[in-house]
Amino acid sequence: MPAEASRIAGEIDRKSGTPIYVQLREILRSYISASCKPGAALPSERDLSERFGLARMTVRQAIDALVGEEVIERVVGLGTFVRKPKLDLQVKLTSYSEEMQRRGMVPAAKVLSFEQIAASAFLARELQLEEGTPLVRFRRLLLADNEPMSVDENFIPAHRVPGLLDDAPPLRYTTF
Amino acid sequence: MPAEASRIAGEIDRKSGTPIYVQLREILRSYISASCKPGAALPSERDLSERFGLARMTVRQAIDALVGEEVIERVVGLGTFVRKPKLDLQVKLTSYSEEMQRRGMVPAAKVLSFEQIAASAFLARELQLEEGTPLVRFRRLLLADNEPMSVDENFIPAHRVPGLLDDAPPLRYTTF
DNA sequence: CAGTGGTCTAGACCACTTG
DNA sequence: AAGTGGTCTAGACCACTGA
Repeated sequence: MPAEASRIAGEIDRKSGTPIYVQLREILRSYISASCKPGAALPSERDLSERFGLARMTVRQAIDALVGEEVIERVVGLGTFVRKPKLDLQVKLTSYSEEMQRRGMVPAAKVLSFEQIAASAFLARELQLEEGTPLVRFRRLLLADNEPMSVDENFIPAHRVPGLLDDAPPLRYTTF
Repeated sequence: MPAEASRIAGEIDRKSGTPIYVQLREILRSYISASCKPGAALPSERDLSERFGLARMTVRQAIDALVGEEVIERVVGLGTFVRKPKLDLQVKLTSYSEEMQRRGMVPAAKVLSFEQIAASAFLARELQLEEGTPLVRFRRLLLADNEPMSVDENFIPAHRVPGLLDDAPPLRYTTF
């Protein structure tokens, strides 16, 4: 059962200069973090339109933003729901470099190496492959505003990226 | 000077079942990759509305998607412009796992390890640090639809992520 | 000044889900 | 059948940019 729109605190100030959908977005964000658990249903878009006196398209614009942030998700025919926050310390760091790149702060990523290797025992186990299976390894230096940010190493089963290194160089085992 | 909307090939099929904004998005994508250089201006939203016989909000929905993909960008008062593509083969692969995650295809990323180490000579050189500088290293197994996708290893100078591993464990040197 | 993207409205029809 | 999100329309006013 969806939440009652009337239970959401906050009002829209049409003279504030702040776009209405931004105001509503923050009202919803507060409501979610204060009163919602993962899986909880938000009021329907039409209920929110009525509650705040807005066009549904404007409500959708606010919701769009939160969906983009992966705070909530929409399910057709059902409603809009609060997602599980993935705010573990490690996961937070995990997305650090990705965030930087997504925000356009890393126009540069220097490729340090790019080659085909054979899966070590460790990698084979984790990737559920046979030891020695060809992997593509590439290392990158990620830059944020021209400053070295992190070094990134990535192993992908070669069969997932066909046609890329078909001039197969001799396999070497990795130390990892 | 903005491009002439009339020079854009393609038509909207209102019976196809495919959302109009998706059709227009792909028409624009083709036009951009075939006929545009970075910095080139797209026709204005109003011109596109007229050219394809659509409401401006619908045109904006198509453009929104391409802006979200960082293919184009909007500048208030000026227009919409083609961005520099970052589409090198390696970079293309580089963004593979990131793409998967962004598209929501990787709700799971298992953290294999997470620890503090000392920068090896190689890492110190690339990150412009002194050898032995504390780094945070974490390894992740990325899953796409529950299938192992790739193994990712990341090195970040510890000073960039303060307060995370302050109970500093003894430094060990990495093999890499 | 005319043109641009940014925002907003008040409707509409659709496919989809659940009772 | 009733409710949901998904899509679409045809307008509107705003702040901003350039000439």
